[in-house]
Amino acid sequence: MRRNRAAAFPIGDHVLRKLGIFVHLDATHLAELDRLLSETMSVDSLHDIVTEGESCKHLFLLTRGWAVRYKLLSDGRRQILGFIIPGDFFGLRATLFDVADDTVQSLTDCTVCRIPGEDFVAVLRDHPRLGMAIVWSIVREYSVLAEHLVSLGRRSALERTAHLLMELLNRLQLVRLAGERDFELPLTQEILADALGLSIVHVNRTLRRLRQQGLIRLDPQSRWIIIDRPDDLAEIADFSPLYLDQGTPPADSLLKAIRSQH
Amino acid sequence: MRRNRAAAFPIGDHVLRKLGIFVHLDATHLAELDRLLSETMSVDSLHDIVTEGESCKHLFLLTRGWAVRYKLLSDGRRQILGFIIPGDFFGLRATLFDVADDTVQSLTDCTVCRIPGEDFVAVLRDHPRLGMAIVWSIVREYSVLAEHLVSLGRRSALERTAHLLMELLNRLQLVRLAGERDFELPLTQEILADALGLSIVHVNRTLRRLRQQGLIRLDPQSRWIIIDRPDDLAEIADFSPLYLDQGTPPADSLLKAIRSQH
DNA sequence: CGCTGACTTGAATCTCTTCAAGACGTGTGG
DNA sequence: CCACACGTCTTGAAGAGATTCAAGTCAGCG
Repeated sequence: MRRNRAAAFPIGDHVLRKLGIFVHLDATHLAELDRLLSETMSVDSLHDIVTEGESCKHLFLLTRGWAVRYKLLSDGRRQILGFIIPGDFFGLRATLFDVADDTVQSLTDCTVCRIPGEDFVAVLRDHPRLGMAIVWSIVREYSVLAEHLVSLGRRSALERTAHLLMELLNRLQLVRLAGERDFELPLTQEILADALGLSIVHVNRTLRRLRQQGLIRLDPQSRWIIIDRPDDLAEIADFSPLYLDQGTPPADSLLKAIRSQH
Repeated sequence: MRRNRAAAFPIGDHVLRKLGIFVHLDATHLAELDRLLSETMSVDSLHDIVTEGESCKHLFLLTRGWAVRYKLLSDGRRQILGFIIPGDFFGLRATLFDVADDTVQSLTDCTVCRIPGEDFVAVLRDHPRLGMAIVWSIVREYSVLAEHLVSLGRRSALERTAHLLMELLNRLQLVRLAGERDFELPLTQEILADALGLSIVHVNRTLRRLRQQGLIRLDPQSRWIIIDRPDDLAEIADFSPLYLDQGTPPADSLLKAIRSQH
């Protein structure tokens, strides 16, 4: 891990765009965010950033690259809980409890901002709107996890795979890392298998079915995916983007109550 | 739903016991908790308390009975996300976003306390220790969900079933609703199937295997379960109670930072 | 040029589901 | 009080879906 003090504003438009959906952020908030995110780090691929069972006193924001959150069984089986993409925070629960209950690993070269836990609490106190925007971003993760659980419990391999691809398309579009129907997908079939609760072989066959039905095109070399018929893919997956909450503002009454703390 | 103002303190020892693990609660906190939980409701079984897609401005605390949190696919398949037992809060995300993303349904006759969202925010402001105890209780739910996801993705039917039974044993023991190795389990095999991502028939066969191996005894009439060999059951399930965080205090530094808001 | 990691495919096997039918206990109306 | 319906549990048999094992392809890289 290489660390460096950032001279320029360390994050791209995408994070601002994402937080801005939740509440309007003014110049004061931007300045505060700038200060909060001043410590950036580069992380090589396949590095553990947070390790299950270890202490962690920082909240992180991923600004470049992909990471996964996963848990291991004692015999080595792995289940990926979710993918972390630019604009996503991680490490809050670990910070609250002083111990992580899952491992976060980089899949590609990444850039992350590290926010000391105390600083985050201070932001919640001094800039409640900004703090709430960050909390919103984190709480949404729960919904993604719940939908993932539904996939593993009640969707077939085909439906499940289709659902994951639609989820990623939607989440990546929010931070402008996906076009109308294509994006970079830096995942091996092994990683997909660990996320989907399937064997590698079956992921391979499932992707082939999606390909043969003309729903998607994949280039394993460039790691690029084109979703030719997103509507059909969504129908197979029983996918509805509502759970991603990508446009929902918080309850007015709550915002007011929070603001009055100030 | 029948509503009534509670004359006496509405909650049993179990909730206090659970919150008290997190931080020491003094007389002021207890009085405040008493005020906060003054509105209790009785709910018949099989009632929706929170409905997916509908607005909800209240945080709830279950004090008696069992409930489930679930999601439906459009063709009627159901996945249960988790079980709610006495001492568990629910409805926070719905309150934050003003819309629920899953349904909470009572499985038995229940008693719940309803906390207006604004009151909860006020508690966070005026009694941060108590507020944090409640937040801790809610955040823990994320870990339970994650472990459930691991079960569905990477554990066999036998392992998964064993894991759920061990989880319930541990959680119920915390609120004194389970003995050393037995508790009331008011769940049909259909409900277990929807939680475990299995068919009813296979749940039946799986429970039979656990019974035949002398690991558990079940009485379908009285809805009582005896776990004869919890250690062996835990080994089959690769169960470690750590993720339930039933004894972990919060990070000191954070508590201090939170207290300084006051 | 041969190694490595990732992708691909076939065949055998196993897990879990589906369909179908029967048993048991409980509650209900004739 | 009995007959009947209903919900739940139970079991067998057939079949679909996913895994495992094994082998082979392909691109990138030292």
